[in-house]
Amino acid sequence: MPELPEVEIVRQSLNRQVKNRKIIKIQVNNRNLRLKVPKDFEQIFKNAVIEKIQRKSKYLILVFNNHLYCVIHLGMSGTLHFMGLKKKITNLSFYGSQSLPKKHNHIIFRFKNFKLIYNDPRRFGFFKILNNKSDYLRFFTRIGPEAISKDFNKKYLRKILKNRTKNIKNLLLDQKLVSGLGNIYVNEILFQAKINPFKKSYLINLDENKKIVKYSKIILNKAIRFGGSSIRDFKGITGKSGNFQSEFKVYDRAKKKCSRNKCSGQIRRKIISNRSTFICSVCQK
DNA sequence: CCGTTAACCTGAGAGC
DNA sequence: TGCTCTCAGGTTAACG
Repeated sequence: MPELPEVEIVRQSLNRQVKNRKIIKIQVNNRNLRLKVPKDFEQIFKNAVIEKIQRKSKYLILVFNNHLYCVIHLGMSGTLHFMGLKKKITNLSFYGSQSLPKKHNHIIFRFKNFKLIYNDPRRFGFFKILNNKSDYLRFFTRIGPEAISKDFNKKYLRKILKNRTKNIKNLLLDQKLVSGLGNIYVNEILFQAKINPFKKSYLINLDENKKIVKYSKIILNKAIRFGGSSIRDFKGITGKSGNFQSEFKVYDRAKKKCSRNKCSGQIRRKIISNRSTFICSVCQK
């Protein structure tokens, strides 16, 4: 489901709801997520207090008072839901006044006055425990600089594009090189930068290089301001939908007219590495 | 080292 | 109503 902006919206919601709260009990209904939920997961976090909630690219990190970290990745379909213990607090739930999904509620965190529930139909998400700061740092060495950070700049991008033969779209999706981008936002960034997603990385010129950096930041930050993108059923943890989907210029716009002023092109859907790729062949060269 | 592909899963929606 | 097919905000092991 989520790319950097959606994960950031979830982080903000968690920060409002569970910061400085104690987990009273954990119930694991299904350990078979992308990584197996450890047998002692329930015991380790019982009575632990969540000191803060961080985000790094698409990962959420719960920082606990017992110096442990819990890294959460939502995969494609992972969602977190609030649920009051009594029905009168159901307005805190993910679906507003409605009830939780019936299936795939894999992990339930019980707090004093509410529950936090992890739902994930496809089970591509995971929960990973990191025991100390050094494990934490080691875990994130696999992740490149965040696309919205200062470390992702012209000079850095130039360096990673040079001598690489793979296409620019796959390169930007490679989390080891630059992190936080996913299929939607890469499509949007390359459209704004007027670059064909099939273009070989080493052929990206200096002007295009600059535009990729510029639009990465503009688009991600705007998406955060809009509350993320709500395609299908993504909502923030308190039930509000994001609105950035109405700002899409190419993603999911196959056969529609190019949204760029004065461009007569039509958006086409093509496949790159098994993923939908949307291109205006007139303005993306 | 690099780049590509298949695989991991379930559910929604389209077409017949 | 139901079958079959395609597709989905991600990642990574395995292969050449």
